[in-house]
Amino acid sequence: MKMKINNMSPRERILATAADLFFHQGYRATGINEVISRSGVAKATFYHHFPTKEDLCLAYLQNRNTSEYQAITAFVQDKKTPRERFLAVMESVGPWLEANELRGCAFLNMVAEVPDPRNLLRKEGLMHYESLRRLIRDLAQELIESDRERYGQLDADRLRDDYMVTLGGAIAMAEIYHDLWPVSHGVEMVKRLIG
Amino acid sequence: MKMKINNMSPRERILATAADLFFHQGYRATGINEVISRSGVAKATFYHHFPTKEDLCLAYLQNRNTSEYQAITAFVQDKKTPRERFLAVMESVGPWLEANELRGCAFLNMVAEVPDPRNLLRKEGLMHYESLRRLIRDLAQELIESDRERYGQLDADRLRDDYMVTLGGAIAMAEIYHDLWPVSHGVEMVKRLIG
DNA sequence: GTCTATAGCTAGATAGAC
DNA sequence: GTCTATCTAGCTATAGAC
Repeated sequence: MKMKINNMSPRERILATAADLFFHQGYRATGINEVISRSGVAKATFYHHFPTKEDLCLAYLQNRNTSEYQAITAFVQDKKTPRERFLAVMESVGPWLEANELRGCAFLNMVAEVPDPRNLLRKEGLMHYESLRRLIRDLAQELIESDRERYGQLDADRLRDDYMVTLGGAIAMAEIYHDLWPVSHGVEMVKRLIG
Repeated sequence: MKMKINNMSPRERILATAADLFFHQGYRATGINEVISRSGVAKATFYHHFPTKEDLCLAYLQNRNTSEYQAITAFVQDKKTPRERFLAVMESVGPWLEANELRGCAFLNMVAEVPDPRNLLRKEGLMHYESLRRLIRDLAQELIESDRERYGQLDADRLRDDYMVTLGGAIAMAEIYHDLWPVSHGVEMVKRLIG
């Protein structure tokens, strides 16, 4: 998405630029100097806001975590029935990947670049998927309670973890294949999970 | 795994060192100079064998593609029944990830570092998953034909793609969580796929 | 906040002598 | 094949004047 670099504060310009470059080029492939020159701030201004590259990256991931979660919950809450809401998470993946030029998941990509599990950048990815996992668990619970006759035999925890593996696989395979077939297939799989 | 750097040819030493560093640190995080010093070859020797860093990485990925495919087919063919062989691919993931310190899949990690879909390094990852996909399709077909009464209603193509999404999700989520729960869950999912 | 200048290091890659 | 020396470019980060 194109940003209006004008009338943004220096900090916002830096973050918008970094978000674009880190996501599309990768974290290590992106130099601080490129972020600085493209965001149109002075070097000292940059280091005033973000003492290290990792600080900048962490802020980027936190922003993305918030915005993606808000987008997905908004998408879900637009649906009318518990069943539609349950399916909505998986159904949001295709349009979301297309909007990102099939670059995949920012958090999965970051984890691939940061091997150390104790690293803060990785923890942001963990939090991202944990919040999705909680959301899916809630939607599963809502679905089951909405129609005991139809969904009473389902288990919310199992459904949640089935969903997470399917969701992660659809995203990861779409990145490998640079194609949406795994996502379409993932939607079918999630539908079959609830009959 | 620890390598015996002795009595290996310079080219082999370079490749063994690069495989270790690229996999555990990442491609961009690893410098040519580190590969050179740790493999104990002269700089000119290195560039004699691998004109660019990308050439070295491609050779690493090709080696890995071959060795991983051989390992998994050996694991599969050790099993006695079509059903065990079908499940074996997914069941091999846990031990394999543990042996790799839960660093995940080299090809998924590489794709995360190389955004351009036309890049040769990415294509090696695509070939890796395509060969797995063919293997799984064959095992699904063998399973169905082995017991028409029990598995006759299953579709080999659908089963294959269900399997691929489940497999990819188990690996990707295990990397995010740095934990094997998604893999154990993936095994259960694959078992449920065939009843 | 801005600007320039630059430190100190490492990157990938080459050259020349042996 | 080995050795050292070196190139250019880029990196993260800092300093000092305004």
